[in-house]
Amino acid sequence: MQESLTIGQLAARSGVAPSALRYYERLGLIRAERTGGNQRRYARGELRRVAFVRIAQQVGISLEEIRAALDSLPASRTPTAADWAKLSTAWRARLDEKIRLLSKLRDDLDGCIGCGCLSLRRCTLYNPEDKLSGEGPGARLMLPEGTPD
Amino acid sequence: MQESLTIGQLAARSGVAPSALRYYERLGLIRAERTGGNQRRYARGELRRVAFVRIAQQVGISLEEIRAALDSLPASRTPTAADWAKLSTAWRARLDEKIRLLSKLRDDLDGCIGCGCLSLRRCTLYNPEDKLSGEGPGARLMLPEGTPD
DNA sequence: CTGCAAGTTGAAGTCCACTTCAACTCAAGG
DNA sequence: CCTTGAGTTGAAGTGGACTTCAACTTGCAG
Repeated sequence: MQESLTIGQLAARSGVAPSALRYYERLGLIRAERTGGNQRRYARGELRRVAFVRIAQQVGISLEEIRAALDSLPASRTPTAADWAKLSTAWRARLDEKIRLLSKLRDDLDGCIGCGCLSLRRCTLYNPEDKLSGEGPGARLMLPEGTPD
Repeated sequence: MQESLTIGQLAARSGVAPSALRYYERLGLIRAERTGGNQRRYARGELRRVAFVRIAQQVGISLEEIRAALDSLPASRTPTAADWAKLSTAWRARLDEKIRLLSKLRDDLDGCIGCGCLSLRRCTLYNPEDKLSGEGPGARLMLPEGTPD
Protein backbone atom coordinates (compact mmCIF):
# COMPACT_ATOMS: atom_id res chain seq x y z
CA MET A 1 0.00 0.00 0.00
CA GLN A 2 1.25 3.45 -0.93
CA GLU A 3 1.82 5.86 1.85
CA SER A 4 1.50 9.01 -0.20
CA LEU A 5 -0.86 10.12 -2.95
CA THR A 6 -0.32 12.06 -6.18
CA ILE A 7 -2.58 15.01 -6.81
CA GLY A 8 -4.56 12.92 -9.29
CA GLN A 9 -5.12 10.19 -6.74
CA LEU A 10 -6.16 12.61 -4.04
CA ALA A 11 -8.50 14.25 -6.54
CA ALA A 12 -10.07 10.91 -7.48
CA ARG A 13 -10.51 9.86 -3.86
CA SER A 14 -11.81 13.12 -2.53
CA GLY A 15 -13.91 14.11 -5.52
CA VAL A 16 -12.15 17.47 -5.66
CA ALA A 17 -10.47 18.63 -8.88
CA PRO A 18 -6.67 18.92 -8.96
CA SER A 19 -6.95 22.62 -9.68
CA ALA A 20 -9.07 23.04 -6.55
CA LEU A 21 -6.54 21.10 -4.49
CA ARG A 22 -3.75 23.41 -5.66
CA TYR A 23 -5.97 26.33 -4.81
CA TYR A 24 -6.61 24.92 -1.32
CA GLU A 25 -2.88 24.56 -0.85
CA ARG A 26 -2.31 28.21 -1.79
CA LEU A 27 -4.86 29.17 0.85
CA GLY A 28 -3.15 26.98 3.42
CA LEU A 29 -5.97 24.47 3.81
CA ILE A 30 -3.88 21.44 2.93
CA ARG A 31 -0.18 20.68 2.60
CA ALA A 32 1.96 18.48 0.38
CA GLU A 33 5.49 17.17 0.29
CA ARG A 34 7.42 17.39 -3.00
CA THR A 35 9.25 14.72 -4.97
CA GLY A 36 12.71 15.39 -6.39
CA GLY A 37 10.99 16.45 -9.60
CA ASN A 38 8.79 18.97 -7.74
CA GLN A 39 5.55 17.01 -7.89
CA ARG A 40 3.16 17.03 -4.93
CA ARG A 41 2.84 13.99 -2.72
CA TYR A 42 0.08 13.99 -0.14
CA ALA A 43 0.17 12.16 3.19
CA ARG A 44 -2.93 10.04 3.68
CA GLY A 45 -4.05 12.33 6.46
CA GLU A 46 -4.69 15.08 3.93
CA LEU A 47 -7.68 13.08 2.75
CA ARG A 48 -9.29 13.80 6.08
CA ARG A 49 -8.58 17.50 5.81
CA VAL A 50 -10.05 17.64 2.32
CA ALA A 51 -13.17 15.86 3.53
CA PHE A 52 -13.49 18.32 6.37
CA VAL A 53 -13.11 21.26 4.00
CA ARG A 54 -15.74 19.99 1.57
CA ILE A 55 -18.34 19.19 4.17
CA ALA A 56 -17.90 22.47 6.00
CA GLN A 57 -18.02 24.28 2.69
CA GLN A 58 -21.20 22.54 1.58
CA VAL A 59 -23.05 23.95 4.54
CA GLY A 60 -22.03 27.50 3.81
CA ILE A 61 -18.78 28.06 5.70
CA SER A 62 -16.14 30.06 3.82
CA LEU A 63 -12.70 28.69 3.02
CA GLU A 64 -11.16 31.44 5.13
CA GLU A 65 -13.12 30.33 8.19
CA ILE A 66 -12.26 26.73 7.51
CA ARG A 67 -8.61 27.67 7.23
CA ALA A 68 -8.77 29.41 10.59
CA ALA A 69 -10.27 26.29 12.13
CA LEU A 70 -7.71 23.99 10.55
CA ASP A 71 -4.93 26.27 11.75
CA SER A 72 -5.75 25.13 15.27
CA LEU A 73 -4.45 21.70 14.27
CA PRO A 74 -0.69 21.22 14.72
CA ALA A 75 1.34 21.71 11.56
CA SER A 76 4.33 19.74 12.73
CA ARG A 77 2.66 16.41 13.48
CA THR A 78 -0.36 14.36 12.49
CA PRO A 79 -3.33 15.67 14.47
CA THR A 80 -4.43 13.47 17.33
CA ALA A 81 -7.92 12.80 18.57
CA ALA A 82 -7.43 15.52 21.13
CA ASP A 83 -6.51 18.03 18.43
CA TRP A 84 -9.66 17.32 16.46
CA ALA A 85 -11.69 17.41 19.64
CA LYS A 86 -10.43 20.91 20.37
CA LEU A 87 -11.45 22.04 16.89
CA SER A 88 -14.78 20.38 17.54
CA THR A 89 -15.41 22.37 20.70
CA ALA A 90 -14.61 25.62 18.94
CA TRP A 91 -17.08 24.85 16.16
CA ARG A 92 -19.80 23.27 18.22
CA ALA A 93 -21.78 26.48 18.66
CA ARG A 94 -21.71 27.54 15.03
CA LEU A 95 -22.67 24.06 13.82
CA ASP A 96 -25.48 23.91 16.36
CA GLU A 97 -26.69 27.29 15.13
CA LYS A 98 -26.67 26.18 11.50
CA ILE A 99 -28.49 22.99 12.34
CA ARG A 100 -31.06 24.96 14.30
CA LEU A 101 -31.57 27.34 11.38
CA LEU A 102 -31.98 24.50 8.91
CA SER A 103 -34.35 22.53 11.12
CA LYS A 104 -36.37 25.66 11.63
CA LEU A 105 -36.57 26.34 7.92
CA ARG A 106 -37.72 22.80 7.32
CA ASP A 107 -40.14 22.60 10.21
CA ASP A 108 -41.61 26.01 9.56
CA LEU A 109 -42.18 25.09 5.98
CA ASP A 110 -44.12 21.95 6.67
CA GLY A 111 -45.22 22.71 10.20
CA CYS A 112 -46.04 26.27 11.10
CA ILE A 113 -46.68 27.48 7.58
CA GLY A 114 -48.02 24.19 6.34
CA CYS A 115 -50.50 24.01 9.17
CA GLY A 116 -52.21 27.20 8.13
CA CYS A 117 -50.59 29.53 10.65
CA LEU A 118 -49.89 32.26 8.16
CA SER A 119 -49.07 34.99 10.61
CA LEU A 120 -45.32 34.66 10.68
CA ARG A 121 -45.30 36.96 13.68
CA ARG A 122 -46.20 33.95 15.78
CA CYS A 123 -43.82 31.60 14.00
CA THR A 124 -40.46 30.48 15.31
CA LEU A 125 -38.73 31.94 12.27
CA TYR A 126 -39.55 35.42 13.42
CA ASN A 127 -39.61 34.89 17.14
CA PRO A 128 -37.32 37.21 19.11
CA GLU A 129 -35.67 34.32 20.94
CA ASP A 130 -34.37 33.10 17.59
CA LYS A 131 -32.46 36.18 16.55
CA LEU A 132 -30.14 35.71 13.64
CA SER A 133 -27.61 38.03 15.22
CA GLY A 134 -23.90 37.55 14.91
CA GLU A 135 -23.67 35.78 11.59
CA GLY A 136 -22.71 38.17 8.83
CA PRO A 137 -22.94 41.92 8.45
CA GLY A 138 -26.62 42.17 7.55
CA ALA A 139 -28.07 39.83 10.13
CA ARG A 140 -30.74 41.20 12.40
CA LEU A 141 -34.26 40.46 13.48
CA MET A 142 -36.57 39.97 10.54
CA LEU A 143 -39.34 41.92 12.21
CA PRO A 144 -38.55 44.56 14.84
CA GLU A 145 -40.49 44.49 18.08
CA GLY A 146 -44.00 45.77 17.81
CA THR A 147 -44.31 45.17 14.09
CA PRO A 148 -47.61 43.64 13.10
CA ASP A 149 -47.68 41.07 10.35
CA MET B 1 -50.40 51.11 9.51
CA GLN B 2 -48.89 51.26 6.03
CA GLU B 3 -49.73 48.50 3.68
CA SER B 4 -46.67 48.82 1.48
CA LEU B 5 -42.99 49.39 2.18
CA THR B 6 -40.36 51.52 0.49
CA ILE B 7 -37.10 49.83 -0.41
CA GLY B 8 -35.43 51.49 2.57
CA GLN B 9 -38.07 50.18 4.94
CA LEU B 10 -37.87 46.67 3.55
CA ALA B 11 -34.09 46.87 3.82
CA ALA B 12 -34.27 47.96 7.45
CA ARG B 13 -36.76 45.27 8.39
CA SER B 14 -35.13 42.41 6.55
CA GLY B 15 -31.53 43.33 7.21
CA VAL B 16 -30.79 43.16 3.49
CA ALA B 17 -29.22 46.15 1.72
CA PRO B 18 -31.31 48.05 -0.83
CA SER B 19 -28.78 47.17 -3.54
CA ALA B 20 -29.24 43.49 -2.71
CA LEU B 21 -33.02 43.84 -2.84
CA ARG B 22 -32.79 45.38 -6.32
CA TYR B 23 -30.50 42.54 -7.30
CA TYR B 24 -32.99 39.98 -5.96
CA GLU B 25 -35.70 41.64 -8.00
CA ARG B 26 -33.63 41.39 -11.18
CA LEU B 27 -33.22 37.67 -10.48
CA GLY B 28 -36.95 37.30 -9.94
CA LEU B 29 -36.77 36.44 -6.24
CA ILE B 30 -39.03 39.26 -5.11
CA ARG B 31 -41.44 41.65 -6.79
CA ALA B 32 -42.45 45.26 -6.28
CA GLU B 33 -45.20 47.61 -7.42
CA ARG B 34 -44.22 51.09 -8.63
CA THR B 35 -45.47 54.51 -7.57
CA GLY B 36 -46.32 57.15 -10.16
CA GLY B 37 -42.76 58.42 -9.77
CA ASN B 38 -41.32 54.95 -10.49
CA GLN B 39 -40.29 54.10 -6.94
CA ARG B 40 -40.67 50.56 -5.64
CA ARG B 41 -43.38 49.73 -3.13
CA TYR B 42 -43.32 46.29 -1.55
CA ALA B 43 -46.35 44.37 -0.34
CA ARG B 44 -45.88 43.14 3.22
CA GLY B 45 -45.75 39.58 1.99
CA GLU B 46 -42.41 40.27 0.33
CA LEU B 47 -40.89 40.39 3.80
CA ARG B 48 -41.62 36.69 4.09
CA ARG B 49 -40.00 35.95 0.75
CA VAL B 50 -36.88 37.91 1.69
CA ALA B 51 -36.67 36.00 4.98
CA PHE B 52 -36.96 32.73 3.09
CA VAL B 53 -34.23 33.77 0.65
CA ARG B 54 -31.79 34.78 3.38
CA ILE B 55 -32.25 31.69 5.48
CA ALA B 56 -31.97 29.32 2.54
CA GLN B 57 -28.94 31.22 1.35
CA GLN B 58 -27.24 31.06 4.74
CA VAL B 59 -27.24 27.29 4.61
CA GLY B 60 -25.58 27.15 1.22
CA ILE B 61 -28.42 27.15 -1.30
CA SER B 62 -27.83 29.27 -4.41
CA LEU B 63 -30.09 32.13 -5.40
CA GLU B 64 -30.94 30.31 -8.61
CA GLU B 65 -32.22 27.30 -6.70
CA ILE B 66 -34.13 29.54 -4.35
CA ARG B 67 -35.69 31.29 -7.32
CA ALA B 68 -36.78 27.97 -8.75
CA ALA B 69 -38.41 27.09 -5.44
CA LEU B 70 -40.15 30.43 -5.12
CA ASP B 71 -41.41 30.10 -8.67
CA SER B 72 -43.65 27.33 -7.44
CA LEU B 73 -45.56 29.96 -5.48
CA PRO B 74 -48.35 31.70 -7.42
CA ALA B 75 -47.41 35.06 -8.88
CA SER B 76 -50.93 36.33 -9.21
CA ARG B 77 -52.09 36.04 -5.60
CA THR B 78 -50.69 36.00 -2.08
CA PRO B 79 -49.42 32.46 -1.40
CA THR B 80 -51.65 30.38 0.82
CA ALA B 81 -50.64 27.85 3.44
CA ALA B 82 -51.09 25.14 0.83
CA ASP B 83 -48.72 26.90 -1.55
CA TRP B 84 -45.97 27.08 1.04
CA ALA B 85 -46.63 23.49 2.02
CA LYS B 86 -46.04 22.37 -1.56
CA LEU B 87 -42.74 24.21 -1.65
CA SER B 88 -41.96 22.53 1.65
CA THR B 89 -42.50 19.05 0.28
CA ALA B 90 -40.24 19.73 -2.66
CA TRP B 91 -37.43 20.89 -0.39
CA ARG B 92 -37.86 18.41 2.40
CA ALA B 93 -35.29 15.95 1.06
CA ARG B 94 -32.57 18.48 0.39
CA LEU B 95 -33.03 20.11 3.77
CA ASP B 96 -32.97 16.74 5.48
CA GLU B 97 -29.77 15.91 3.63
CA LYS B 98 -28.11 19.17 4.70
CA ILE B 99 -29.17 18.65 8.28
CA ARG B 100 -27.81 15.13 8.20
CA LEU B 101 -24.51 16.33 6.79
CA LEU B 102 -24.19 19.03 9.42
CA SER B 103 -25.13 16.77 12.30
CA LYS B 104 -22.62 14.24 11.07
CA LEU B 105 -19.88 16.83 10.84
CA ARG B 106 -20.64 17.96 14.37
CA ASP B 107 -21.04 14.49 15.84
CA ASP B 108 -18.01 13.11 14.09
CA LEU B 109 -15.95 15.98 15.37
CA ASP B 110 -16.82 15.50 18.99
CA GLY B 111 -17.91 11.89 18.84
CA CYS B 112 -16.07 9.54 16.53
CA ILE B 113 -12.95 11.62 16.20
CA GLY B 114 -13.11 13.02 19.67
CA CYS B 115 -13.41 9.55 21.18
CA GLY B 116 -10.09 8.46 19.81
CA CYS B 117 -11.38 6.50 16.83
CA LEU B 118 -8.90 7.88 14.38
CA SER B 119 -9.43 5.37 11.64
CA LEU B 120 -11.90 7.29 9.55
CA ARG B 121 -12.58 4.14 7.60
CA ARG B 122 -14.91 3.15 10.39
CA CYS B 123 -16.41 6.59 10.80
CA THR B 124 -19.78 7.64 9.52
CA LEU B 125 -18.22 10.44 7.50
CA TYR B 126 -16.60 7.94 5.20
CA ASN B 127 -19.12 5.15 5.39
CA PRO B 128 -20.48 3.99 2.01
CA GLU B 129 -24.08 4.34 3.15
CA ASP B 130 -23.45 8.04 3.51
CA LYS B 131 -22.40 8.78 -0.03
CA LEU B 132 -22.25 12.44 -0.92
CA SER B 133 -23.54 11.75 -4.41
CA GLY B 134 -25.89 14.04 -6.20
CA GLU B 135 -24.90 17.38 -4.71
CA GLY B 136 -22.60 19.22 -7.09
CA PRO B 137 -20.33 18.07 -9.89
CA GLY B 138 -17.43 16.80 -7.81
CA ALA B 139 -19.28 14.82 -5.21
CA ARG B 140 -18.39 11.17 -4.82
CA LEU B 141 -17.33 8.75 -2.14
CA MET B 142 -14.44 10.01 -0.06
CA LEU B 143 -12.82 6.60 0.06
CA PRO B 144 -13.56 4.01 -2.64
CA GLU B 145 -14.43 0.48 -1.58
CA GLY B 146 -11.49 -1.55 -0.38
CA THR B 147 -9.34 1.42 0.46
CA PRO B 148 -7.50 1.05 3.73
CA ASP B 149 -7.05 4.07 5.94
C1' DC C 1 15.42 5.05 -24.03
C1' DT C 2 11.31 6.78 -25.53
C1' DG C 3 6.61 8.16 -25.62
C1' DC C 4 2.89 9.97 -23.36
C1' DA C 5 -0.25 10.66 -19.51
C1' DA C 6 0.12 13.24 -15.55
C1' DG C 7 2.30 16.93 -13.20
C1' DT C 8 4.16 22.06 -12.71
C1' DT C 9 3.67 27.31 -12.89
C1' DG C 10 1.65 32.03 -13.31
C1' DA C 11 -1.68 34.60 -15.48
C1' DA C 12 -6.01 35.19 -17.09
C1' DG C 13 -10.86 33.97 -17.29
C1' DT C 14 -15.56 32.70 -15.24
C1' DC C 15 -19.54 32.68 -12.32
C1' DC C 16 -21.93 34.24 -8.36
C1' DA C 17 -23.55 37.62 -5.23
C1' DC C 18 -23.35 41.75 -4.44
C1' DT C 19 -21.60 46.95 -3.86
C1' DT C 20 -20.23 51.29 -5.65
C1' DC C 21 -20.61 55.08 -8.65
C1' DA C 22 -22.40 58.86 -11.37
C1' DA C 23 -26.02 61.24 -12.91
C1' DC C 24 -30.33 61.92 -12.24
C1' DT C 25 -35.55 62.15 -10.14
C1' DC C 26 -38.99 61.86 -6.33
C1' DA C 27 -41.43 62.95 -1.97
C1' DA C 28 -42.30 65.48 1.79
C1' DG C 29 -41.40 69.05 5.60
C1' DG C 30 -40.65 74.05 6.39
C1' DC D 1 -41.27 76.75 -3.93
C1' DC D 2 -37.15 74.81 -2.31
C1' DT D 3 -34.23 71.89 -0.08
C1' DT D 4 -32.81 67.46 1.24
C1' DG D 5 -32.87 62.64 2.04
C1' DA D 6 -34.41 58.65 -0.29
C1' DG D 7 -34.95 56.45 -4.61
C1' DT D 8 -33.88 55.37 -9.85
C1' DT D 9 -30.81 53.48 -13.65
C1' DG D 10 -26.95 51.12 -16.10
C1' DA D 11 -22.27 50.22 -15.89
C1' DA D 12 -18.36 49.04 -13.63
C1' DG D 13 -15.93 47.17 -9.62
C1' DT D 14 -15.12 43.53 -5.82
C1' DG D 15 -14.19 39.20 -3.55
C1' DG D 16 -14.65 34.35 -3.26
C1' DA D 17 -13.92 30.00 -5.34
C1' DC D 18 -12.41 28.03 -8.72
C1' DT D 19 -11.15 26.62 -13.98
C1' DT D 20 -8.65 27.18 -18.12
C1' DC D 21 -4.64 28.00 -20.73
C1' DA D 22 0.04 27.82 -22.46
C1' DA D 23 4.40 26.39 -21.99
C1' DC D 24 6.99 23.41 -19.90
C1' DT D 25 8.77 19.01 -16.93
C1' DT D 26 8.30 14.24 -14.66
C1' DG D 27 7.61 9.52 -14.12
C1' DC D 28 6.75 5.17 -15.57
C1' DA D 29 5.20 1.19 -19.09
C1' DG D 30 6.82 -0.89 -22.88
